Amino acid sequence: MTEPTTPLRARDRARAEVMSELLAAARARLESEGSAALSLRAVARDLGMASSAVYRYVPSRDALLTLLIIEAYDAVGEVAEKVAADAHGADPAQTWLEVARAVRRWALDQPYSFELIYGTPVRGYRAPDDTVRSAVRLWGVIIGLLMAAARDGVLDPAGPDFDPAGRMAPEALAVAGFTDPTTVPDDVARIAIRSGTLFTSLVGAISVELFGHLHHVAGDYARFFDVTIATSAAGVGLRVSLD
Amino acid sequence: MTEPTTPLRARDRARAEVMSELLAAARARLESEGSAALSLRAVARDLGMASSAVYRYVPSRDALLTLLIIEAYDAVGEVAEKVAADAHGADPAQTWLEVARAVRRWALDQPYSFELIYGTPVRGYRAPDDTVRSAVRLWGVIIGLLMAAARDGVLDPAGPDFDPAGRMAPEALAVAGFTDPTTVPDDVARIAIRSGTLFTSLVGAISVELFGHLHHVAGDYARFFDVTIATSAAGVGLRVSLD
DNA sequence: GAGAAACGAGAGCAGTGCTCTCTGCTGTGA
DNA sequence: TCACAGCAGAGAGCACTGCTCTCGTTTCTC
Repeated sequence: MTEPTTPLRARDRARAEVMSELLAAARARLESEGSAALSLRAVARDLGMASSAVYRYVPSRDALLTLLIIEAYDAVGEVAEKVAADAHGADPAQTWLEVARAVRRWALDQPYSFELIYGTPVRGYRAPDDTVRSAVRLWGVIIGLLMAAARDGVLDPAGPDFDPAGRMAPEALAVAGFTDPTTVPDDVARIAIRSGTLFTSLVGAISVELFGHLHHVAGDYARFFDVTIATSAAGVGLRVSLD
Repeated sequence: MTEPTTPLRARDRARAEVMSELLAAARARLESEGSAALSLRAVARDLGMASSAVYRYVPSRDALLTLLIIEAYDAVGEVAEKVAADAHGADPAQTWLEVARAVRRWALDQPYSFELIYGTPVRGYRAPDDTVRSAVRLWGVIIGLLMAAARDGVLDPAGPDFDPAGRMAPEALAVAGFTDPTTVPDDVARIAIRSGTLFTSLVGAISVELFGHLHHVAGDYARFFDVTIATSAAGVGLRVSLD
């Protein structure tokens, strides 16, 4: 009803609507068949339009995939953030286990979305800045938990660290709230390093399970996952107890 | 010169030769452009033959990829086995670091081969038994190192383990030399579990780096890798010292 | 040497990403 | 109010893909 300088005219509304239908159809095809089989023409057919018309909305197939990538990053980020937020005040170590479990559950529920972001990168895809902002949300949760653990005195200060501040990218420190690398206290920088290890073990554990590398090795995947998470957590000084 | 019951006639020799040229061409295209861009027709062109003729040697594109997958598994396995063998008697923990570094180097040198085996699985690919035998070689090295560590008394027996024997797949135990699951001593089964964590952290650390997830986070990738490996090793009771 | 088996080439089918052109429709400024 | 610019969509077409089928030719086997 309000009329701003750039109002939403009928055409713009129609365009936005088609765009969201397009994304929904693409998402559906992604979830059911995987990114490799996601064809722009098939999505166009689902929408009942000519394939050439899709190019009015999306410059290329890779661009469409990029949109789905951002969606996926936001989805995992949201899952992790929600679990962390719901655990108000609980032991950060146990919260980390819950976060990790939730991310694993998300990945098992939509394996193709997980693959899209943490599997083999899409050919010709170069992360645009929009992606980075969404991609980094999971990191943010991990860093937050480690900082809480340090604050609570639950984080074992010893561990295989190394001169950290100088080797962390400014973006990573910015996630933790430090815009000027030189002002970062040593313990915070150490936390950033440890967050990398936790992130790696999380992504690694899910990848290895999802991509079939445990097929002839582990029996109980969920338990194996828990043990892996607990082990890497112990490595960075977080004591996670299982059952 | 010897003439077995099934001698290598001229045709068979030609066939074997074409087959190896085919594989070589496919490998070259894989290394330069990645598996997604590997086209059977392009390989056929490289060999100067009609695309349809390639189907006399390989039933499908996926089958060709499967052959490359086996090659890649054997390549990493060989790298790991060589490093482990060359470290005769050295501290198993340090040897593990060397093995991990060598695998990382291999992955950075031929990223597309690494992707092929540890990235998103090829669509429509279901691991045939030939693959399993090659895929499990890296696991074998890890288990060997852990057993050596246990023998030398270097392996911290404590750690986040769980009732192991019942939950390990028979194939995994077979790698460690135990064909009958019921005869597996508890400590060996524990080792198998820990090998999973080491394997996961190795694959995870390389994936995360290779697939660009450290791009805005870590500065010194090699150092980050070492720290991750050392951390997860510490988690399973192996003390790795860096420099 | 005759018949069978294997080999290679070519045409062809269905599918893909993407471009170009043409036709309507919509929103805008005179 | 009306002509004009810009946009959405459709269709044809190009170059590419995996894969199949057919048709000669070569090679091995009996």
